[in-house]
Amino acid sequence: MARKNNDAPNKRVMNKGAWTAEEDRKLAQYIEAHGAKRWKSVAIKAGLNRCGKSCRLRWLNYLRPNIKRGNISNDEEDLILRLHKLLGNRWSLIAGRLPGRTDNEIKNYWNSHLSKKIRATSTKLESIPQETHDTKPDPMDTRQSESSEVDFDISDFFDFTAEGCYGLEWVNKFLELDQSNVIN
DNA sequence: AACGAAGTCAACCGCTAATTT
DNA sequence: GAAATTAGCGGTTGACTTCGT
Repeated sequence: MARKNNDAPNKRVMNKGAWTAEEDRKLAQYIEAHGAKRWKSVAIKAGLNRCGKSCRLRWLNYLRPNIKRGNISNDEEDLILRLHKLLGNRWSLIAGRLPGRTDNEIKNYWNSHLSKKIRATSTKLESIPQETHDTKPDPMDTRQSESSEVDFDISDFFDFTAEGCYGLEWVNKFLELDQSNVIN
């Protein structure tokens, strides 16, 4: 995993690549004591020879409390598919609806698992006569929605700034809408 | 057992938006 | 209001792992 460090020789050389347990510990301890803001100074004050960006990413994707790792459930997968249909590649928004999941994890999961699934499904659909999938679109078929194709402003419809929007209320709202579209 | 191909995922990069000075 | 700094996002890379031959 370690990447080559090819910074200019007279520049301060920052660590790159995989994080060590020691670096993780330093970062976690510092953030616990001082909070997660001003990543550049976090990096310096925590005694990490890393750029702020790298620290932020490590914290958000790995060290943050309540992170769920691996084993994406069927429910979560279904939700990702539906949200992607609605939002397109807006991974952070999708991740925001899946407590404990990170945008990076969802993006990776999409690219390595779901995109293939979808391709397989759409290949299957191509062999089916047109009118069958005109009337009842398969939720897995995102050919028409690689990027979101809804004809309204999503943020007008859903309040993404609201606290506690991890709840299922807005999801249900969307899923109801999705269902009624299928029926019509 | 050895090797190459394909899959996975942590981390980096480049860019834009938001915030601060 | 302008410039500088910081935060956050999505795309991409590349080391490691797994699988097939």
